[in-house]
Amino acid sequence: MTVSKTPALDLTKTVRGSAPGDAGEGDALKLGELSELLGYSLKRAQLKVFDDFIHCVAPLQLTPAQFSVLLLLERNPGRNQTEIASTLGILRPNFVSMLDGLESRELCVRMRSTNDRRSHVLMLTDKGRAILARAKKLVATKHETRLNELLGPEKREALLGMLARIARDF
Amino acid sequence: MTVSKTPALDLTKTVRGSAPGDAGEGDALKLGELSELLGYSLKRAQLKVFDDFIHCVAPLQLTPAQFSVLLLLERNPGRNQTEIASTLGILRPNFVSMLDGLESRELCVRMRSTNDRRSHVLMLTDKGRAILARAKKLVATKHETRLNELLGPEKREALLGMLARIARDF
DNA sequence: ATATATTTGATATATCGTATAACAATTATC
DNA sequence: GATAATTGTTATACGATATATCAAATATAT
Repeated sequence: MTVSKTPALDLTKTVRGSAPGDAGEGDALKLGELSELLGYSLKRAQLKVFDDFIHCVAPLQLTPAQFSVLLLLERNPGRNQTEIASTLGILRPNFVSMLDGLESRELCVRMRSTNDRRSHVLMLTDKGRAILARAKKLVATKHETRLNELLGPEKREALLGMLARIARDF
Repeated sequence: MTVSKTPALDLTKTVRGSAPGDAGEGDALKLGELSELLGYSLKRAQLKVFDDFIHCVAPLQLTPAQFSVLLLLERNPGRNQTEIASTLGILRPNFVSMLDGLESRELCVRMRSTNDRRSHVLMLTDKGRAILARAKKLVATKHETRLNELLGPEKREALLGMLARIARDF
């Protein structure tokens, strides 16, 4: 209803392949104001970066989320599931199956806390530490290196700062 | 297995609340190298930005994805579903239900093309144009304004450029 | 000390975004 | 004119995300 702008007229090939002086209506679509939408570029960039991350760390079969868990466990040993999950923005129910996966691969362990027997103390295993070390190398040499080649170290750092700023204060 | 690092010892409260000279093991977890991971900050920032977008444009009930479709339809009238979807990185099967939603709200219409009777020519309705105009205003005055307050116009533009660069060339 | 409330990990479940395969109708190619 | 390719669609599956609920354990209040 009320389509306006040349109502009952098919514009497909008629208008598109027509007047060449009409501001170049080539074949590629115009993003227009979409290019100025931060959220749009943000998401597309995030997908690309995650994609590259997964590709770089593929030999270790670690997703970005799993990698972040291992990193956090290494830096904060002895914390419980609630603490780790909430720090990463993961809901506790969803963190259970995630831990199941990591623990079944013997990358980390849950140990009932003696202080509070409700909670599970989380620790990396030696195997987990080893895999994490290898993952860090892959990320550093393959993943982050590519970023530096694209942006340069200073711009890369500036980008990181702004993103952290948004994630924190927005 | 092989947990190492103080094997059979519960570190929960024992170690945590202990030595105050031990480099401040407060209560907050340390992100550590996570702060240097671009993908991590990228995703958290993206979630925040999307969240704010949804909040700002809530009176119009438009998701970021729907907004991007309307924007693209406005700038590129008369295109078919495959073209619009692929430009936005949406798979054609998933775009069907998305269009169903927009069309049922009479924000756009599908018209069988007379040139190629397989394809649907997509057009914004007047109602769709009106909603889009209001959405743009909300995004500009509420959403993007907040970004400018947080980063400043020049840094905001620099950020946008780097993200677009990553989305394109990475 | 006992009753009540809170916390923790877990299960079940629902929703959404995303991915692939397959189909009928139509068009393009050989 | 036979075969291949494209378009929109359906069905379906998987993962990420969200809420409600539960038993066990702990904390709090009376």
